Amino acid sequence: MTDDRVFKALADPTRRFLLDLLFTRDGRTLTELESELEMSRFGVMKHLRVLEDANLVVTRRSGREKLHFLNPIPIREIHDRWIDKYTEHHTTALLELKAELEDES
Amino acid sequence: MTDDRVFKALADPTRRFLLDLLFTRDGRTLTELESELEMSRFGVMKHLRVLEDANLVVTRRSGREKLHFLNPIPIREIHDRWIDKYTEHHTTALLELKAELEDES
DNA sequence: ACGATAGGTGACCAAAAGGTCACATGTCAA
DNA sequence: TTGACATGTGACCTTTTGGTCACCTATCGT
Repeated sequence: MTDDRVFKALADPTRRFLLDLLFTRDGRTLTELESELEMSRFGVMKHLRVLEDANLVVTRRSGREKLHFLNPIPIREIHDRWIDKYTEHHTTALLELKAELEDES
Repeated sequence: MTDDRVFKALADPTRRFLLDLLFTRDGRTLTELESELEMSRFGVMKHLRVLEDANLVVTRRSGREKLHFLNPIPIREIHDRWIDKYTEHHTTALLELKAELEDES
């Protein structure tokens, strides 16, 4: 599966936090992102590499700095894959599920 | 984070396949799901447990059988959390990202 | 009652993932 | 041109995860 890297990348809370950081303001460098985390530079670098391989983050070199930008497209694709399918299914399983959930609460 | 289990549950391809199976037709038993996978019953059971802990699957006992139902609500919540944020951000970062991506292709 | 069937638990092992460090390259600025 | 800075790589360790198995409980049909 090609989206396997996207799901694996989203599975780690540190990486989701990095995406949140880049959401508020992207174009940040590794050192700037590192300063927001209680982790060594190498740990942050590994996480950014995973995000980049999943295409959730795109980068651009600027001199000795590497700028990181958020790429929401893979998340959109997840949305299109799962949610649309589920909403199409709305009439069959979801109604049964509602009953299930209401029993629990 | 409360959604950590959801992301971790979605990270495994076998579990995503189980969700796909339950999407096409839910209310299936463990043994029925096991027959669709090249894996022991115990492996499938562990995966279903992870999905159930993440609330992506809800279950109901019926005699000696346990029926499994798909619950799309956590995926909707992911959608609401990420995609809406990104679309709000559409005017700032996304336009820069488009330029980035077009450079690469 | 009893064999077959459906599901559950705990120990256990191998593989993958998270994290750090020593070291190394390239770039800026005085 | 030299020292400080920004990033990169590979080895290495620890923890988590994926998977199997021996064994167990509960339920169905006859």
